[in-house]
Amino acid sequence: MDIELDRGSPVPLYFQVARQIEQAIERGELVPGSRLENEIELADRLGLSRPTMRRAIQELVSKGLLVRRRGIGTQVVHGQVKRRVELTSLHDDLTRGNQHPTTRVLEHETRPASDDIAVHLGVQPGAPVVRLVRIRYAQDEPLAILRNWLPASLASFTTAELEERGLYALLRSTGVHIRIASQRIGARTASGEEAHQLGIKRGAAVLTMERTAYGESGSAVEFGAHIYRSDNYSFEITLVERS
Amino acid sequence: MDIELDRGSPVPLYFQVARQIEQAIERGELVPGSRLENEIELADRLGLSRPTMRRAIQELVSKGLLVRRRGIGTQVVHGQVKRRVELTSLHDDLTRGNQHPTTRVLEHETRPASDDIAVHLGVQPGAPVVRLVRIRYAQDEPLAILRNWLPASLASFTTAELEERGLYALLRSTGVHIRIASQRIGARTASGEEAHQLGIKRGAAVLTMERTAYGESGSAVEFGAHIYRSDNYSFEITLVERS
DNA sequence: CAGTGGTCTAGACCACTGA
DNA sequence: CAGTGGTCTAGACCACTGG
Repeated sequence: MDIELDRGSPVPLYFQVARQIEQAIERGELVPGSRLENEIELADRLGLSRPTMRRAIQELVSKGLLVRRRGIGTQVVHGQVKRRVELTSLHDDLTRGNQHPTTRVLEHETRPASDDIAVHLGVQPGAPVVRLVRIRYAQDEPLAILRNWLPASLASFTTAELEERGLYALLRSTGVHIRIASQRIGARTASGEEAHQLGIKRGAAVLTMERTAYGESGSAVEFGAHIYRSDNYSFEITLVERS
Repeated sequence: MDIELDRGSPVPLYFQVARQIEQAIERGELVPGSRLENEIELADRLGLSRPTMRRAIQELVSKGLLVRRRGIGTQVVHGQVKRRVELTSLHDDLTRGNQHPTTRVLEHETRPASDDIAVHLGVQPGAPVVRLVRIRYAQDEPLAILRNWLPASLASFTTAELEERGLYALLRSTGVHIRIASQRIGARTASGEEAHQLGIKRGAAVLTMERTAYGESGSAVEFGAHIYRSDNYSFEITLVERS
């Protein structure tokens, strides 16, 4: 395995190393179960300090690609490399998967926060919030009903923009960056209206997801209560033991 | 905020610090939005090096409790502290929540691996695997149907032990430690038999979860295909932006 | 025993933020 | 500008694993 470093690049060294080891795994150069060189050798060979090399490896351990054991070494995990659910929006995910997402905006209006929404967003009840209801399509098939609430001060976009781009992308372009999200995933049967909007039968099972997203200062940016068709959507998650 | 360190303890210093900051947040001494001292001061005050102090803070950032910004500082995240879904078993979760889990074992037998299961476990088709079917109750209410497959060499427990303890606890006590798990969460409607076993109506929505768990050497330890009642179970997840 | 990763130190320089 | 976190170095000692 050869790794090339660009010390002039703004990309941190540990990240360059992690990325290239990850690619070696993806390309099959590092096969599942095989052992990496020990971190001291690797660090020496690349002209890095040991802490920097450790950090690169740690990146991949916490992604679930590598496993380390004291006294043994570092090994590549068996099993196909599944990508962890990152903190991304549905729109981004679909775009990346060439699913051609489109959006229809059903509601887009400012109203006073109900008690429930105020709690989720950490604002005063009655404070102005923007309520959005959208239907998201993938390859012209309805996939999800998206209901969102945001503090009105953050929702400086037009309905037309919402039809074009994802909510998170719009927030990013106005300087709002989402750092943490806490979600709850459940299931229930679809109501008649929901079934109609999603193009499924009344009583079909749907996935539900409630999410509160927090921005750079740790305050709530968005609360969402979404419904997904269960016949063409599921959530994938990778859990790694916190060492 | 005062933090006490025990340098004689086998518990790492960064962990002692992280735990005590976390407790200060839980107790409300550090309120949401408030800023921590900068890491250099904290390190000096506690007699630690800066990297060690950074690591303690980083623990809490990746748990979603703190947010850091260059040039600004470190702040406590708004919103109630929700515990992240850790890599634990359902049995452990229920025990921790005083839900008094009990288990009924419906099947417990060794058979050759089907092609499908062989792929999930990374073993040869036809290799001996143990198949388990259990119903998990919480406070005497059925909660989930648990179907699991394990390489036969790892399943050295009795049916009676399975009725008493969770699968992960049994594996731990035989020296098998789970490090990584990859799950997929979906929904569908319950079949007649499933509905009967779970005490719900036929056609009710259920949550489905498929999971492959990997052990210390990175090889598959267990594959599970579980069904949860959606009226009393949901999955909670906290996502943190990978910096 | 030799080899591995886990923890910790004491510094250094840089990039970004806000006043 | 001063203050913050982000990255990186060059060591040190320890704990655990296997033969």
